[in-house]
Amino acid sequence: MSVQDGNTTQTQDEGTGPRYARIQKILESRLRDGTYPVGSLMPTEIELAGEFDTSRFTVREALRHLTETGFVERRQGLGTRVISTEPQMRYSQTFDSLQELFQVAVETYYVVMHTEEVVLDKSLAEVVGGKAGETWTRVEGVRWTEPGGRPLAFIESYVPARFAKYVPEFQGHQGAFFSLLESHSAVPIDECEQEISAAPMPEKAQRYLGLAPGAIALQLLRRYHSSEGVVITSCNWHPAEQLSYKMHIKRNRGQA
Amino acid sequence: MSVQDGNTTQTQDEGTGPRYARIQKILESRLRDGTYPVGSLMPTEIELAGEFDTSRFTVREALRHLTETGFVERRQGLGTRVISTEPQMRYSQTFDSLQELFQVAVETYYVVMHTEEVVLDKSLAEVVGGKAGETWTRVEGVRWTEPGGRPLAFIESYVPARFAKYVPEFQGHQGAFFSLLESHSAVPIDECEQEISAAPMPEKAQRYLGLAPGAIALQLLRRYHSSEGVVITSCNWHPAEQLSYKMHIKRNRGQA
DNA sequence: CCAAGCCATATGTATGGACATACTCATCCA
DNA sequence: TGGATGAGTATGTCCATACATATGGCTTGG
Repeated sequence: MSVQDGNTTQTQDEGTGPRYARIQKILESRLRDGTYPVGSLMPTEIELAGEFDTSRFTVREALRHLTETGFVERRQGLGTRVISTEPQMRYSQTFDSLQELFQVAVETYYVVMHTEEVVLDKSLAEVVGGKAGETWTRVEGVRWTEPGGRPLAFIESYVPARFAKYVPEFQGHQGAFFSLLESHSAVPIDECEQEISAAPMPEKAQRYLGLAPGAIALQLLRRYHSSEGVVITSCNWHPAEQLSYKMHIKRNRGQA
Repeated sequence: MSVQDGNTTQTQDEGTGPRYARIQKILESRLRDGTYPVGSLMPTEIELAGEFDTSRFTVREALRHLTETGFVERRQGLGTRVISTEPQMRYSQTFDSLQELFQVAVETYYVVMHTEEVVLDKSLAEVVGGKAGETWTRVEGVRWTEPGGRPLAFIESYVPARFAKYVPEFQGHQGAFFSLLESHSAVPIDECEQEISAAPMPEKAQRYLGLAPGAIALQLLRRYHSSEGVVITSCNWHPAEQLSYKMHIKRNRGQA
């Protein structure tokens, strides 16, 4: 592929496409085969420009692409450090909002059935993302298509003490609670975990949703995090025949 | 924010950070408020360089970021066309492989219990991603932790005719079928749909997995696509108490 | 021995310039 | 009237240069 002549690697007369792309490919091969080991510093921009007999601009273009694909990180004053022998992003699923991600219909209506304070034991702390001994507010209720419409789900929400004062706003709220609480918070929700499982529908939920005994639920447990900790954890119980969770994943371009 | 003086917008003495970032923010505001309507061409690089009294390089850096965030697309000879008033990527979940996405343990063992050809009716065609009247191969079996270990799931796979000849390789296969079929295909799997739901475990599956009557399943229906169409569709029935599906989503940087 | 300051180094930002390539539109010819 | 060609335009590639800023290591002083 590349012709090593002394310390100069020729790229001008080989292959097609822009020169920076050709240099990028050569460097990527070296990263993959361990010539530049993970954790080490690559040759400097100036050194590479000398090796490839090209301008620093061209080398920087090649390195920028390697940075974007996750092979290296670059620090002013330090150099270009290898962080992986493989590109970091292969498949992705992207969303404009968490509402879209969670396939939440925004025009719904929430009825609070019961509110209480709970002291977390070890196992509940693990579920909600708090610490044992902490006091959280537990809110249970039913989300409806609209006032007087059909019940959609039985929901148990767990709210940490710092947001407890906003719980009265849940009643009648249209849309997702996490965005309600986010609007009261100085920092945005920047991370979320969801866990999907199948389970028998709890008896209380069967009664609230008007289901026959033995009903099955698709359970969606979600923890919403900001940099200040968990904002809210909610456990949604959906009747099995009324909800399925759909995902559509694409492979990234540029990894052909 | 910006001071319009004739046709020159000053950025040198305002705010902090690199100049290209400041220009990017100004341009982003204009995109969001419709100054540059979707579908239209923005001012040229040279025009913007004139307006901001800066070099073409600096303008290009600002435009590159706008391109990466999805506001515009740039074509040589044509210009910079507005494609959205909003950034295109807000939340994402990324994976290095589909195996990671689907939380598939690779050291599992598949036993084929039954294979048959089926002619798709309308409703089955919709499920598997084929066309009514087409003949597909249906393979049912059980995936085990290891030979002689525990059963993990009952799996129904539907394979289009062009891959039917590879079905005999399913028996005893460790790992995912889609990667087996991908290795026989000229083009990669580049897209996948998954649908998660809760349902009663089918009777045959209950028997294969040694479950008591009335068992509940988490059902995972997956369609794998390449540019040449569906590669395989598989329907996995997991005992509810043995599997939950976990997701971890982060908000993109740069959209603070 | 530890902390602070200085210096060398490497990437980040930015300018000005030149040429290549892709794209569209207008004009001309069959 | 339709197709082909050429000219004008705008982004893509690449160069040389200069200065700014971040980083780490070494030296000096307390």
